[in-house]
Amino acid sequence: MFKVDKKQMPAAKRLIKIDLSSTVPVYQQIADQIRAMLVEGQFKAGERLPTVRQIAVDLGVNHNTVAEAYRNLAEEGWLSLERGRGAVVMSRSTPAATPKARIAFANRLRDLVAQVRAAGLSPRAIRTEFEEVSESLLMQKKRDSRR
Amino acid sequence: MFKVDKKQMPAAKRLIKIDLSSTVPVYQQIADQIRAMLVEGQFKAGERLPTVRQIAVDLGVNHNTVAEAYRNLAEEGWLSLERGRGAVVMSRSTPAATPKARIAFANRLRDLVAQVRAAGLSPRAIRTEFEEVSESLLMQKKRDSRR
DNA sequence: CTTTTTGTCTACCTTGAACATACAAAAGAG
DNA sequence: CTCTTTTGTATGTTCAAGGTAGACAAAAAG
Repeated sequence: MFKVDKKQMPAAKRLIKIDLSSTVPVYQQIADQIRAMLVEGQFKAGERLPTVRQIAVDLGVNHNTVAEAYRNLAEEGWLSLERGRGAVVMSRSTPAATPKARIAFANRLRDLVAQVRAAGLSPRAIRTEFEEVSESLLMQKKRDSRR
Repeated sequence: MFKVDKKQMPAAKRLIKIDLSSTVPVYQQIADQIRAMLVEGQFKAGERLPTVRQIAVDLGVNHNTVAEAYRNLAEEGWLSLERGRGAVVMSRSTPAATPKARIAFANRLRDLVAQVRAAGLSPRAIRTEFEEVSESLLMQKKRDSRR
């Protein structure tokens, strides 16, 4: 996302990118990537996200598609939506993980690795990426506990 | 997969599991998981995979759905398909990775982590899983170089 | 009070996933 | 060699769901 709009977006964090040729629906791609930013703590509670129409124009999709992504995130408790006001980031406590969630994660991780291995990525490169993500996980932990 | 069929399947490796409620199409779920096994070297070149109809019955889907997965894997060079004969595993050299592939991997990895974080998985649990996958990557490397 | 902003709702269209069924080629039985 | 079985392929159909357009409603802005 997001055109840099002087008063609304202090620093354009990670850009949203969509792949129209993917089988993953666009609204879900959008939701996934915004969720990633939220989990990483790139937005403060109370902050306003860009409007559905702004993002829609940026990505070249219909505003309803973005609205669907927002609605999903709202259902998950990340956002508060009200017409006329926009999308506000909520403070959300993560629930306890179920054992199934962990197994599902393991499987999806293995599939992902298999796919990129098949695309030619070396084990070395994959491990490097793991380490970087692990790093950022540690950073988050620190920042969280400082609150 | 795969019912244990005495002469065809020496050891039923990893089972295929599909999630009908997922937005990811079933044929792709199947392809992803078989590809994972192929990348991990769980099948030897020349070995025959179960028939489309066997897997279809096991999973409770139409055989054409499995055939679509097989066709995808064949296009990627993993399998050789011929009617009457079945699906034979080919020896496939992985291509060189493009820079884009690595970036795409980084993004997808972050999305995945964000999703499971949101589902309550702790950073600790995530890192543990990373380490396990890293381990298995090392094992593969060893085995590959022994050839 | 009027206009603008912003999310929501309804209706529609299109795509493609999944399926049922018939077909064709290779292998196997005799 | 012929018939049957096995196995992937091709064709046509159905239906859910993603995406869109456009109207609507509530809050804010002026």
